[in-house]
Amino acid sequence: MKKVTINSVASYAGVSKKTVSRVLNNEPNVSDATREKVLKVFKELDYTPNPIARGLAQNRSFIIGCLYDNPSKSYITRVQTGALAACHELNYNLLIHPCELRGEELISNIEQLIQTSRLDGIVLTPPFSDFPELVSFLKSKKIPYARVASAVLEDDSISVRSNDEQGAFEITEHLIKLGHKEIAFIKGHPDHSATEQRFKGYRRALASNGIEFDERLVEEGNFSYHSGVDSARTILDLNPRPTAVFASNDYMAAAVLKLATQMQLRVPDDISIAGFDNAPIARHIWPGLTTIAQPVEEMTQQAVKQLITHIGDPQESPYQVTLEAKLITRESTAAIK
Amino acid sequence: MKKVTINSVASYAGVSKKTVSRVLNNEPNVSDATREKVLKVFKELDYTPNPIARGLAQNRSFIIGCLYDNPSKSYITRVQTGALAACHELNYNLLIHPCELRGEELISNIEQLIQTSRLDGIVLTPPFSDFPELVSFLKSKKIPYARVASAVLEDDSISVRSNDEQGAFEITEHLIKLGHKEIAFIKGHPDHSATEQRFKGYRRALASNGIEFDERLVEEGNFSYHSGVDSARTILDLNPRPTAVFASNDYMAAAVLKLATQMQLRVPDDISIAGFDNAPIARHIWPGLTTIAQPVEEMTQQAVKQLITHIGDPQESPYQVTLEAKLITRESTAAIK
DNA sequence: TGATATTATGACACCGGTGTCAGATTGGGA
DNA sequence: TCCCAATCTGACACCGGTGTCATAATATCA
Repeated sequence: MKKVTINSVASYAGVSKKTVSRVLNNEPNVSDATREKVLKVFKELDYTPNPIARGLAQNRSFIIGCLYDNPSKSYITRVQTGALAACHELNYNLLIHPCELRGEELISNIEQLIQTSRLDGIVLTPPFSDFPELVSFLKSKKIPYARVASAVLEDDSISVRSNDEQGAFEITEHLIKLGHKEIAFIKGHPDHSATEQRFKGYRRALASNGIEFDERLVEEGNFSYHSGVDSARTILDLNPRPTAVFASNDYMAAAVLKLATQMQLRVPDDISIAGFDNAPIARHIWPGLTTIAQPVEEMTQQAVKQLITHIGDPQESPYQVTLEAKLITRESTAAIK
Repeated sequence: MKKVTINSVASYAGVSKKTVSRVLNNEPNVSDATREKVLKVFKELDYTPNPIARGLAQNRSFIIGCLYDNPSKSYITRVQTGALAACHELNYNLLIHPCELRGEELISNIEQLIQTSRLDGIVLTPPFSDFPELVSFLKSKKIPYARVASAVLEDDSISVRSNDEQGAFEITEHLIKLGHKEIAFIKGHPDHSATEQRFKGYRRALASNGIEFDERLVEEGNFSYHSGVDSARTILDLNPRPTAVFASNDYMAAAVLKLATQMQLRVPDDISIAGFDNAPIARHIWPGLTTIAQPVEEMTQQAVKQLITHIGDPQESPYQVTLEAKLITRESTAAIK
């Protein structure tokens, strides 16, 4: 199996390699006859251009970096799926880079990543999407970036999100419509902007239904299953016990469910439980969790597509979209008895 | 911020770029004085060699591809974690490539991946690790590869595994020691070699404890939660009902637990349940699942390290390791009453 | 038909490294 | 002190593409 390079194609087709390059890149100023001749040789020789050589010549790597620091494996894989779909479509590669938001030297870690791997752009997923130090660092270094699920929509950056506040509003209202008035809330990790958004939605639903907000019903979690257990312990020991619990994600909701079950409480008869994210666990436990589904793959795919487009054509103005989140009702919530 | 290339370093240090290259690659035949002088300039100019240029010159990409087709997100992220650790250490990049084993044109899909991304090597994770068509294709194309968690140890390939058969043996014996004699078994996906291994371990434990194997207690699953539900339905309806169920992975075990709970069975009082893999769900449900923990990150890391070493020095003989799996007992199994 | 505008094509340098090989320098032994 | 081997070093081509620019071919118009 001999190597097929642009030179072999050129000599085989009887044209210069520059012309071959033109055909490769769909450049104008190639006659139809020549173009077809070259395309035929591509097929005959089964030619695939070498992205490394191309990268060297154009000073690009065709690699997008994807940053995440997220306890949810399913969220991560969904992000990856969306990012890969976009990369695949546009002939880019994806470099995944898990790292810690609060780890030491985050910025220099990222800087080194960019230096050594020569990334063409970066996708920021929560909690990085709204981390000001990182965003302004990328901006100052003029590294193209896109933000997934960020709360703040800046004017000048690519950002694709779904409406966390609205989702939280809807699920809270769902509980209220079922007759619940004492609805406990477990917050997420303070570094994630979604935490604040979901809390806002919860409060707005209470307010718009004339239910007074009760601070004692709010617990601080951090999105981890473990933090859910701690919060659940406090909430379930309250007297009177709330009739419903809305946890900011499904892992914490699963923890509430576990503890409730251990305490011989029947869900949803004795207490309703709602989560957020529609993680696999939401349907792997019994009863299944009522939750909010976000289009994570779709968000990431759009963000990466925009990012790559922007890299290829920087004056293209960045765009910002908000996608819909959707209420999914399962067995863990029911009308109050 | 000006670009720092090997040329800038060379002229700044007053040597030829070839000498700089020698220092970069730790080649011999550079005097200590020269070497230090160049190293100092590296620091001063904050020079990072361009992997793309290096790749072009050496006809390498410094990219390892990681193939997977696995329903378990946690398994995937663990694989990625291990692979990334190895890549990071050896200055390689990781290209993740989810794809379907039984998808159409798998081979040509992989071939295209290798062609277009110029992978230097491939890590195969289950179920690819033991997929003969793919392995022999890679061998014929002389693409270096390493296999993670494969059942078959060929002589001439890198392979790191853990002992599935032994793990299944131990967990079955654990149930037997608790007094169980009717132990149902749910098989995994037939494409995964682990499926056969775990079944073997189950049967060996029965045999070595003088318990007759009963075919009616065996159900065909496919590692998915959903298949677990189906298998559980059949098993739990058996009369007499088995006193324990050993599912080939934790998702299926969780499904058994869910159905048992729905049927008002108490776990472990009425029935014991065991899983395999120690997936997060094993401790996210109540009662927590007794299961087998495998060193997935460690396996993958070792495999990738070996692979990269082999790429750099092909006559280095490939090595094969089997790591230990470990029994983890939680609340889902108990002595028979 | 000739002059000019437009399109098509190729020669050549270049991207930032590495491989080859020749020549310069150093060191050790006679 | 001289010679030869061992050690250093650099010139130059090359990896496989792309950018620039000059020139060749063709089209347009008067």
